[in-house]
Amino acid sequence: MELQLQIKMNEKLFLRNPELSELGKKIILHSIQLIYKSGFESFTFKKLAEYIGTTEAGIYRYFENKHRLLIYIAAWYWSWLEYRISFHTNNIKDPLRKLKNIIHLLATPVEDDIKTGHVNENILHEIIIAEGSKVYLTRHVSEDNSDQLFKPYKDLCAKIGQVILECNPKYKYPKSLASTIIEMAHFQNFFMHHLPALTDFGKHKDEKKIVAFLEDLVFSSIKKG
Amino acid sequence: MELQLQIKMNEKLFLRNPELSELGKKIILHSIQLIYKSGFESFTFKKLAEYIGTTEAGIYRYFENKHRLLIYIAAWYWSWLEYRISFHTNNIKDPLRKLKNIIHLLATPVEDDIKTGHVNENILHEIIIAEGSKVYLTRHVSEDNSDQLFKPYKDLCAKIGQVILECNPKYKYPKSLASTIIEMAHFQNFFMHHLPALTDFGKHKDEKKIVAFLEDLVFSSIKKG
DNA sequence: TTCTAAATGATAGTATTACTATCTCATAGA
DNA sequence: TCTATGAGATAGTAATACTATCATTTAGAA
Repeated sequence: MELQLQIKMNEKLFLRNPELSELGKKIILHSIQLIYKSGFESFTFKKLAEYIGTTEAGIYRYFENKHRLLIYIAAWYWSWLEYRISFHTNNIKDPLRKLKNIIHLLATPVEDDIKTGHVNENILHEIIIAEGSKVYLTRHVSEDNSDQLFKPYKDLCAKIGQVILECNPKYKYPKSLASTIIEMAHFQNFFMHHLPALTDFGKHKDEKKIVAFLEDLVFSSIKKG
Repeated sequence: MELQLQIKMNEKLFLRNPELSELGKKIILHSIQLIYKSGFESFTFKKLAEYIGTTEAGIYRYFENKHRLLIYIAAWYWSWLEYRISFHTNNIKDPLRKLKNIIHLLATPVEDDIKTGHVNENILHEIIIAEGSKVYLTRHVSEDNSDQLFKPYKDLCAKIGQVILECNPKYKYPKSLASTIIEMAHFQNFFMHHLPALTDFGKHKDEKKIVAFLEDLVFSSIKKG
């Protein structure tokens, strides 16, 4: 049995759907690689075009600009994460167990469990850690939000918030706690690797410590009393 | 009695010290205003030069590039925050009380208490909320870190971590919790205003709710037991 | 088989950005 | 009066972020 996960993306994310053509799939695959290698700031459509052997104009047929492409990549990541969470918490009764699994999925490197073809999920995870917040920290957040570009993030947050409420229906900040877990899973990872003084994980570079920190944070917060 | 706070900045942050000349002070004051108005992405030295009636080359005498200027601004903000925290927690014995004050200082708009001359602290706070993480989310974090450009942030984090340890000497993640408070004070504010679905603060736009959330988060985490 | 539309390639051009270089001028202090 | 410093003026360059146009391939419909 060979299964492939296909994620349906919001039409406003692109000018032409990159999933439906060869060049489109190349753009996604290789933009992720290039951003991973040199960072989003130094990433240009010209470099990408040279990298995959096409022209700048060719890329512009798919994406308005590089920021839209980043939003696309992030939206894909969030959708994929939500799917993985559904998959890995399915049939689990205990909401605390569910939440543990979620924290684990957010904070540890991807064990490439669910195949998605033209995307390297491990590299993608690294990109989102380093570039993820740039997706919405812009002057046009609100327009982008109206265009539903962040829906996958909001859905993910809502889903985690739901599980938090299952753990403790009286907890007052399920969504804020959910967004805190998501952001901190990424930020503490970034800090651990690049600004270790901002963490207690030292030079160990061990993601399990981040999981332990987040579990402590979350479970003491939602504990009843 | 007229007092003015002067913050000593790391020499590597600039090419020429902007505090020591008229143009320099104008650059700081007006760059903050311009970034506030249109965001860091659309901010250029050319626009800044026109805005303050000088030339592009003039600005480049003070700062290597606009990112260095942003780091300068952020470093100033972090130093200033640490000073305010010292000021407002001074002579308080109860560490829990101290921590409450710190959360309040981080998460609510500035009551312009300590004058600093050529900087508008309220606008500065807004900028850091929206642009703060761009300061270190780059490919050159590590070099910048070696140049001690983030020392004010690390000092701030260490100071808050200290207070956390005073509250509970056995708490295992004082620095990670400190960086979490700092980042979330900013992010939850940004989310509240621009992506409210990621928070539980709805359309109220009331910073006190962020304070309540952070207090709940922090105090349940460091509670002994 | 022919026709057509969609995808891609090839080339060119523009405005803006991100700088660097150089020369002049004012002025404050020694 | 000399001189260093700050700052204005001007010029120029490489890269970035696009837009426009035209030609070619190819797969499916008529």
